[in-house]
Amino acid sequence: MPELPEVETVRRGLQRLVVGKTIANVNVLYAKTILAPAVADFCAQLRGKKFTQIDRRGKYLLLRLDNEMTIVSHLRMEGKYFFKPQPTTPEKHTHVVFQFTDQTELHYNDTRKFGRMQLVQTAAVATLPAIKKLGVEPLTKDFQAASFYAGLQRHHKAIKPTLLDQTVVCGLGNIYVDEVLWQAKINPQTPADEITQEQCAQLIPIIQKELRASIAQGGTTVHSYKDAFAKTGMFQDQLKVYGREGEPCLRCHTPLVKIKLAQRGTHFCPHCQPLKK
DNA sequence: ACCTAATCCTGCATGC
DNA sequence: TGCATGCAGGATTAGG
Repeated sequence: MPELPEVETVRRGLQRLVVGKTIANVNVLYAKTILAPAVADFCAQLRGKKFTQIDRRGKYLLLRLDNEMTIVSHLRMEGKYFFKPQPTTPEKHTHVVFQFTDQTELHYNDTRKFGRMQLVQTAAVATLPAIKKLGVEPLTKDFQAASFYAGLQRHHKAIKPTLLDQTVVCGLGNIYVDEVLWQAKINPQTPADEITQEQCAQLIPIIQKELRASIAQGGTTVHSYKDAFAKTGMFQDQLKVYGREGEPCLRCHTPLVKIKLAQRGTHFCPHCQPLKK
């Protein structure tokens, strides 16, 4: 499931592989992947346009074109971009094919069909509700303890779903939230507004170090994640709690537990991460 | 305005 | 072996 490190890895791959290429034609094989505009308009407006830059905001990829337009793309659970050096028959779960004028192709493949992309004016990207609600980018200097603490103070729900909802800080998903809360020894059920300033100050470098380490490893492949080179990540070997229920905590050897919290599988150590009070 | 639950999808694991 | 069931989950939407 792509989170910030995986999306960033894909971004870097696409930046190398498709920037400078001109779109000759677009084929949409599963219409629901395209949120807007209508599929025919999506294809027509892209024809003849060139990719100029690939950006990222949270878990969204922003594929910039030379006509002041941007494809806003979210991979959700299993979305993948595969670069093809020559014309290639679409694979089973390929839903969108970008054909370039140099005969290379970019295939969007998504087994569960959850991913979505839309073509919008670049100036309008920031006004999209999904983009507008995004909190601070965790790998920037704007991610500071004081504002992080203030953001958490506004939420009464548990810290885990608060970190998942993207409004306080963006880019974290189910895997990395479990990992950073284990590292910070914070119980995932702790109300967000009970997280102390000290814990906020501890969490920031933990989150940044975790995300940077994962990016350095090409991300985490738990189910099917692959980057634009069709390479899996390596960071899954570094996970301390996710998917390790029943196995001993690497700090205290207490068996790790898995619970359901806000509809999400949640892994933690009941000894290292006690629920206070 | 808040929280929870349902929704979208497919592949895989499990159970009978 | 085959079929039914359950589970995984990011973001949106519906319902309480």
